[in-house]
Amino acid sequence: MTVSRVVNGADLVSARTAARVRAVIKRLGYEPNEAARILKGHSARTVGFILPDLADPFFSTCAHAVQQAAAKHGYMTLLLASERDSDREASALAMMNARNVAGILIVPTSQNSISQLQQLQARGIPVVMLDRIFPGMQAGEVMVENEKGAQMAVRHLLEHGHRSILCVAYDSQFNSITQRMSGYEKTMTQAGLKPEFVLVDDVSAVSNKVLQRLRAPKPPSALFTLNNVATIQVLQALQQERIDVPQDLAIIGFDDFELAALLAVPITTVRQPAAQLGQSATHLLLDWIRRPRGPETRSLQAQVILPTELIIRRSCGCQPAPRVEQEQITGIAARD
Amino acid sequence: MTVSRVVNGADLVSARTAARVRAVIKRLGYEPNEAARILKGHSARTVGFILPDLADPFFSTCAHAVQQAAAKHGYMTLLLASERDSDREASALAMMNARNVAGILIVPTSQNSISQLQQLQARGIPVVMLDRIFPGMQAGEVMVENEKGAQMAVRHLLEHGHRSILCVAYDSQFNSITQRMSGYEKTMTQAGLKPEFVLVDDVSAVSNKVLQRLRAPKPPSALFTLNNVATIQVLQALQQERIDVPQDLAIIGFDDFELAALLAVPITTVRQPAAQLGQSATHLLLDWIRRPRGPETRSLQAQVILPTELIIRRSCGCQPAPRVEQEQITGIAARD
DNA sequence: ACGTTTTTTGGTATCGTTACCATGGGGCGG
DNA sequence: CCGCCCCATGGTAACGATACCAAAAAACGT
Repeated sequence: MTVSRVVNGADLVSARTAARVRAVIKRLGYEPNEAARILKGHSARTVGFILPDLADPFFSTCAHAVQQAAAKHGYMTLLLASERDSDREASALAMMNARNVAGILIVPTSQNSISQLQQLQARGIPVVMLDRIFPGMQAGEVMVENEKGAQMAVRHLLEHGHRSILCVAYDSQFNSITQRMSGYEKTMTQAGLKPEFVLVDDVSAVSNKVLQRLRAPKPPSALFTLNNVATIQVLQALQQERIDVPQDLAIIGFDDFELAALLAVPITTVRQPAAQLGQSATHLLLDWIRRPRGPETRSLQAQVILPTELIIRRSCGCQPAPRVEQEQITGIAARD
Repeated sequence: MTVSRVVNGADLVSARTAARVRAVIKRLGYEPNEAARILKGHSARTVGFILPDLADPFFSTCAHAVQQAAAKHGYMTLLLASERDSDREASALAMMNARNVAGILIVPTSQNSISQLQQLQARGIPVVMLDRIFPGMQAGEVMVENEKGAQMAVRHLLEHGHRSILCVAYDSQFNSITQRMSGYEKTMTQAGLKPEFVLVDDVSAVSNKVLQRLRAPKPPSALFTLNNVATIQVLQALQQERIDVPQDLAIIGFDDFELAALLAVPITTVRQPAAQLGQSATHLLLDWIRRPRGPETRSLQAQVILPTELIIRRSCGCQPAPRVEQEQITGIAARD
């Protein structure tokens, strides 16, 4: 009992005893058993993070930020990838449930998870959704300014004189993507132009569909790709077809990626603050966890929207500004 | 008790009772409490994975593979980044210890962790080291053919007629790097040439040191960079200095990265099988976990060495072969 | 039908931590 | 110097799953 008191903030223990206990703890290398602690009714000092894909730099950057932010408050992160699969997402949630996580961060993949998430919420486990949200779920939300970002990109292309801009998306069922689509559509319509989409759900179809469209009559003079998967797919196809960027075809991509500046044609992109996204979401979640259960829970800040930024390089047709030329790339593994 | 039996394989339960129990389980949405299970003495069906950096594509690909392999056998993965920091690594190990993980996979960062790892091993928790190993630790090891990979790279440069090749490394304290260095050194010496190194421990110093050397008398005609951090740092510096690759300077990098083929100059690299590394390590660990404790544990396969591959693109001075030109890039997020 | 074996089922204690309560010792005022 | 109160400390029970054992039920042979 006394040991327990010492371990979790020695308030009612004499300084002498506390010191003695601490010495023994050190000598024996004692580490409190998390399982017993959880069993006793407390939730684990662990937050769960479910994301679609660990290999995607956008998500892995988020994960990185989540882990750092959580660690700073003494929490571990239980990281699970759903692999964009509904069943895997379900089992990830079940596992986190069984492990009594204190809260859940999720970049959702499937609508099917809503009921599971709501069950968890009902048991007092807070949920924060990142990057994408499911309408109808009462949960924390951290998003980026998708619509505004798309607007910036399209406006930039319009300023370059482009009149037919094709919009390309992979994974178009998510609201993050539909927001970007809407930003594109509105801006085009406002300019009196006709929006045109290429939407696919299978990665491998992106480049074929785009090339098909380019060979058809009245090909577009510019492309706006809505995520980096699409951007990279398209770039590769264009390189193979020896279509010159930006002379023959201008491109702006949504979601910046490291190395975008070092490519054969440095790519102009809408940058999303991935790290900040993870950080904000974690803080939101931890706030929620710490808050005592109560009806005033509603009053908590439940939605965060982060700004996007247009990073102008060359694929849009701009001449490189000196600033851009010297852009700092810190190296893939060198964020520390 | 009967419920417990039904949940973990109903062997001694009558079919009728088992069915009845299962029905109730389903109706109540019962999920066995992992904490209690662990507390009772069983280890969690969870493996820990400690890596230096989640944002590095090499490691995140490993993590991806580890998670998939572990999930296939019903294990969760507790992922923690040490951020190349000794203290963080120590606390990561402590946390995993407290959470009774069934086994630990680690890309070690600090020698200080040896004692902690040995404590865990003494308690019957198997440890597998990936990519780097600490000599003197009796643990599973999964490595790649660093020396042979370096040899291939250097030989290739020699075949192109290069006689002064500079070797550049970041993070040179690890045996994976020293093996590459040794492969470079041996091959150079065998060819009757003098090896020359630029070694730094701080990322930001890489490009400066290399540029310094290039401006000095008798500059090298080729670079061999020992990891992708170094490769990308150097490429950026060369671009700024308008040094032409491969005319003015040839480059081969160790550790391939997605987009290497799409860069201004497609980079020739030694590819490491990152996914296979994670997979092999996980299988090794799970084999060990499943094995009943006993003296014949020694007989287990304890070391795996995976082959590397030279991916020839253009930065070495080769003309692009047709095959290379059509190299498939499946997209950053499209590994599923 | 009865005793015996075999199968199925439930009771009890335990893991390590902590909430709650009880005890003991020390300090203080009367 | 005695009694009271308060603070420090330790005892006990409980969280939920399960190993072990006991009991009950079923199956079997004679």
